[in-house]
Amino acid sequence: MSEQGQQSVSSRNLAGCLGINPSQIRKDFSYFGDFGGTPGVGYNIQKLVKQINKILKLNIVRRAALVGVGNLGSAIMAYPGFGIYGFDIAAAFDINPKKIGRKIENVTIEDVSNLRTLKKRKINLAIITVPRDAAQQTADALVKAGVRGILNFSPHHITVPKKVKVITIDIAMDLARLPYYMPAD
Amino acid sequence: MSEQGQQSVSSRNLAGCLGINPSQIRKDFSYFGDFGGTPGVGYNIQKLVKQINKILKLNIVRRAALVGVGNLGSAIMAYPGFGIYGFDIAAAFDINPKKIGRKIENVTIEDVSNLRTLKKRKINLAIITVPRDAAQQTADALVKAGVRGILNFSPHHITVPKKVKVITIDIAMDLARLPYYMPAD
DNA sequence: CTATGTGAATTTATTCACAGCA
DNA sequence: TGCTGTGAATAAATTCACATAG
Repeated sequence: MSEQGQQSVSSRNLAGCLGINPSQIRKDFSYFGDFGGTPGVGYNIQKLVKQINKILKLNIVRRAALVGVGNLGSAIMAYPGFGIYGFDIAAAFDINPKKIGRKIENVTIEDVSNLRTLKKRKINLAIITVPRDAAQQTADALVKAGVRGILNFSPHHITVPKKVKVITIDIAMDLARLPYYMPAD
Repeated sequence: MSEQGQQSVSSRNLAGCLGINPSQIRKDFSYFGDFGGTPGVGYNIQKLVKQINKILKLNIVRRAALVGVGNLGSAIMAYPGFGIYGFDIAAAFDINPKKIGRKIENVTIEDVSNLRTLKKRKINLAIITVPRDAAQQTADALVKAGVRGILNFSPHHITVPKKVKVITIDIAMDLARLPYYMPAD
């Protein structure tokens, strides 16, 4: 909406986009403080975007590392969607000697042994796209390197200290949720 | 656990894996009927897997189509994780004439105009990995072709008739959830 | 009029607590 | 003893309803 130059939006409007109740929107906003909505009009979109970015701490550029430059990893490196949230995939790592030194999306692939340099480089976010069996040890190395947030794409539960936040995306499991809503055939 | 030949598992055990309360497990199971747990022992893992697959309707092979054979699409085609839930990515479509006819993971890439053949081919699941701007029209074509479930990877809200179930995965937005849990630096 | 912001009411989810079974 | 299965109790999320503001 912001990109389309829209000025304001009501809770009913937003709720419609999400398929939820308008008071849910207003209540959620109220938990975080004053969103400065105008009765009879709605919320100023510019202000809304700023406020939400601030709440989610997306108002600074974050440098992220990606580990595992396979098919999925390459796809993510090339994904254009990260920019709008202020992410910059600034480093890539792999264990395969053939890949090391090659460039992908202007980032040179490094050996995983270099992971420990992340702290110095002020990179504290990571994306794991390694095979299932390597997931936990990759996470361990990342935590040791000072990483505080991990987006995990391997279909494996990862154990980390509780100061570190992990979000796991299991693509196959997401697909597996669909049949439940579908008739048998 | 099943693959590791484990015989049984308790609700406490399962809850530990998920970081939730054991009674949550038991309560959830009870909503779906008798899971035949043995007091003092736990649940038989074989039985559990079967029961859950049945509830989620994962007990038959499902044929899925993928639309948009770019970086992400190719990665998903090559992803080994779908098999265990009984998915078979049986068709791939793209709009780029250069890609059409080429093979990827033993599947020949077809022109998107062929989407309407899906019904005949008994494919009623689809994965959308097209650019943002093409997402809605792709969804429309899929619905017209009889698809009943869509896994949408484009960062765009998709509108479909309510008989069709859509699950959207916005990778950038998932990553965007991490900073909230992290100190500013 | 239209839409916000929020207490109160309602609904839903989670946890407790314990009888009963292997 | 150790765990299931489930009503009862509690906690959390959602929705209602309305006073109030542009």
